[in-house]
Amino acid sequence: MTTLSPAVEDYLKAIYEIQSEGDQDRVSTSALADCLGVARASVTGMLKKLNAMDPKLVNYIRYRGVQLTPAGEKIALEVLRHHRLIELYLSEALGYSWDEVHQEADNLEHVISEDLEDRIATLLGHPQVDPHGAPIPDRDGNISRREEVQLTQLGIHQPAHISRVSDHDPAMLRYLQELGLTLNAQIEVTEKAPFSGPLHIRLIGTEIVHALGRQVADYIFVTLGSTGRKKS
Amino acid sequence: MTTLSPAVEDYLKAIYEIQSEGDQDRVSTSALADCLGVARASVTGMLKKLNAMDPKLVNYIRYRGVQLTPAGEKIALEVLRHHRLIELYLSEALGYSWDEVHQEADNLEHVISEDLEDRIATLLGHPQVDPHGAPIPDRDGNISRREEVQLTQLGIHQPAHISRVSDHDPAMLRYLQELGLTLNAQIEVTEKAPFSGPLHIRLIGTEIVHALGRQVADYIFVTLGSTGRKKS
DNA sequence: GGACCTAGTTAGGCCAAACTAATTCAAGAG
DNA sequence: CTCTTGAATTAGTTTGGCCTAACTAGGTCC
Ligand SMILES: [Mn+2]
Ligand SMILES: [Mn+2]
Ligand SMILES: [Mn+2]
Ligand SMILES: [Mn+2]
Repeated sequence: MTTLSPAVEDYLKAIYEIQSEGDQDRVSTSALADCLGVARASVTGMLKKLNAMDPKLVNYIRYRGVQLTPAGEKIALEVLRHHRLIELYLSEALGYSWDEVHQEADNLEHVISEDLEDRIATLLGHPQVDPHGAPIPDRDGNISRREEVQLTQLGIHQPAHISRVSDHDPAMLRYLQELGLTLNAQIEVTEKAPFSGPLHIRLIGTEIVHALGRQVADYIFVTLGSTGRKKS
Repeated sequence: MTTLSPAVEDYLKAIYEIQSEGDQDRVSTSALADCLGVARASVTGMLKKLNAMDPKLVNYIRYRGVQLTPAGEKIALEVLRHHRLIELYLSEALGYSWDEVHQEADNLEHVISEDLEDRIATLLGHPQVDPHGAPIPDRDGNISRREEVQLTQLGIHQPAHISRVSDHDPAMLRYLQELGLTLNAQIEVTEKAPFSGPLHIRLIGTEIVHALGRQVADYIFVTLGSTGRKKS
């Protein structure tokens, strides 16, 4: 088990992420290239290598995209655990805001030891979710799946709360923060403009309504009903 | 200022360290090779590159060893600041012991942002020394020089305190810990066996005396007199 | 002064991970 | 069933960082 390079870890993580938020189970070369910011040809090269490794980390078929093998998925989850624990740690212990944590975690995730991982997890009380609401895999690679829907799928006047937001665009996170659309915010959709127009979102218990563009709304996931915690 | 690779940072750091604890100001190829754990030929290759960079990071003359240029020294100090702040942070905030911090810091030092560096420094109250007593350079690369001597140079019955210990050998650090020879311990040398024999070290205020081999003693630096703080 | 040793350098290669440019494939439109 | 086109792959380079093996500069010793 020669230690894997950051590049390999990032590929596996990216495959996992695309796989788990898209519908089809095979991930395309271009989707990966876009996500990682490298040329398609580079992706093809790396996929061949991952496919040829022992143990095989990926199931790759020319022109057909890739899938993670169980071994590959295990590593992806390990990296994801690092990433999300670090994000949470930075925000809890060092006062980072939710738009700042991602970049820093992306570098640190490849470099912390299992020991440091454990200490952080313990110090945080073995948390379940990161600052963007994404579930944190446990040490054995189990990850809790919740029933969430995209905000764009939510029916009119269906009360729900924000349970997860994409962590990739800091500017968008700052924007949502300003609007009060943070994790666990209770909301309902009051109106959906046609032709992919904006969604009108009301913060439950207030008269505040925001009109959100579809691109932004696509990055927000909600769970039906309230958060379980009584409101303060 | 294209971001420097971890390898380059480690070379510069190593040159700085060897330079500042040895007597001669030029660092030899083999000293670097030993310190970094790479082949001599690899060092020659890297030194040529550092010498050819713009800005020039190193002053390298064939067969004559290297020196850091001001630009190179600035980077070395920056990396050293990262390393030492991280070591201290790990021990203060995450309960690491002084023999565990070095390895972890060696990886993290290349990867933290200036922002994280600042937050850690602030959280620790802009500390002056790391867990091994090494001075932490400030943000501008100023480093405080103290008058320390090697324990082996200390005169008989000269009261002194331990002000610094090499961080490179965890086993040795654990050993010293067990003996109570930790940072700021008040000590005196009661006896020096001839022919590079052991030193007898007494913990001041007690009857405890330890016999230390010369190799161990070489890694310990002391400052004359007491630590300035009254004993508790 | 010549032989010898060691530290240091050169030469030549390897591997990982990226790139560009040229080519090939797959799948839908007609 | 063929054509077209965008996605994907191949081919060929580059760069960085390391390696081994072979050679050389310079100091030591007789
Ligand atoms: Mn990453
Ligand atoms: Mn881990
Ligand atoms: Mn390092
Ligand atoms: Mn810095």
